[in-house]
Amino acid sequence: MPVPLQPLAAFDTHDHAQCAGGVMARAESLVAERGLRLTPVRRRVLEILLESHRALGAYDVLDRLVAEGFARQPPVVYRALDFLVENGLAHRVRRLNAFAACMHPGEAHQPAFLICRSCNMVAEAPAARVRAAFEAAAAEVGFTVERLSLEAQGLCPACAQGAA
Amino acid sequence: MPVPLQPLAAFDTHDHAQCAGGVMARAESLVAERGLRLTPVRRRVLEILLESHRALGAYDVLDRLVAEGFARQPPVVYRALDFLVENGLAHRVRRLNAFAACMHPGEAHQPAFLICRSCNMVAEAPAARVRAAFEAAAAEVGFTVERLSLEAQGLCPACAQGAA
DNA sequence: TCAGTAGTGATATATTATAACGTACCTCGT
DNA sequence: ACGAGGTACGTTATAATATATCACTACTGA
Repeated sequence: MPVPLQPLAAFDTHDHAQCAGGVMARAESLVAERGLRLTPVRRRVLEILLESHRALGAYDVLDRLVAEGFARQPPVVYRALDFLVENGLAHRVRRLNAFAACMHPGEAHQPAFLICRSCNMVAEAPAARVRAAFEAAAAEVGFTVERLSLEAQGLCPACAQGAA
Repeated sequence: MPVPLQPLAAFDTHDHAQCAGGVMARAESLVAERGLRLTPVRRRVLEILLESHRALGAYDVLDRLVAEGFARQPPVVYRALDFLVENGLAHRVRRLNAFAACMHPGEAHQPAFLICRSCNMVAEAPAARVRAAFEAAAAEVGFTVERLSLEAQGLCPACAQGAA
């Protein structure tokens, strides 16, 4: 029985080991279901991304891998990140040129991101209505939407509190 | 009397010289009003962006400048682009790591972009409702939105037609 | 006239991302 | 067992995007 998902756990204090562990477990079963291979590098990259609710640059991840004995080879980390993104286990945050673990893999979603400019936390917000509004706007001019990037930069509740 | 703005001129056939000229004229008066300086490099960069409804990489713009006798200095083009973006005369398209002229400078708007993956055209769609939906979603979790990136990749009407 | 500010010129370098090619290993059909 | 085809990885090199820094110029306003 999977741990129930807290929406927006990122911005709430929570048992992060349990949070990350739950996501990892779900990632494992997804990969198994689909006949994909969560190889050591891929698994390790996902674990690294899951350590915090922050987006990491590819080279930040690479540095971590190097510290663990892997060779410093950008293609290795980019391939792992591409795999994770393509299979919905991680997201690319374009505004930051960075990557974040997906906190609810398996649920179909191209989320909207909330990026705190103060603490750098990244949360996935439910984007169904934003998507719908965007697609309506696009449809009005005959544009067919295939992929969306929806990213907001601002202040998370805690940092807004602190700033005020 | 300014040329009336066609929403989404990008995807319609139109008199582009008039379209670009009108935007340029509006840019000029905006800059004058605000006491900013549209220096030669800045003006030229804006003109280059206005030549098509496509986003250009900083180095694409730089290549154009070099062809016209400027030295190949990335900072020059980035400074010009930063100026244009900060003052609402151009937009940064994060998905493409590229820049596009703003087609209605002066009107307060952080637009939503429609990027055709086939012909590479970029249009600015009215984003008021998308913004509102996004901000509502953010507000629900206490997040304060400061800046939004709203970008869709897909097919413009003409390319969708061709593909079908 | 002189200090302050904004802009540019120039060199160097940082950061992010991919091309290209070879090797290892798995797996499936025979 | 064996080889064909596929997937992933190892490795080198390089492409593409972006910024730091410092010197110099030109305008701006007291």
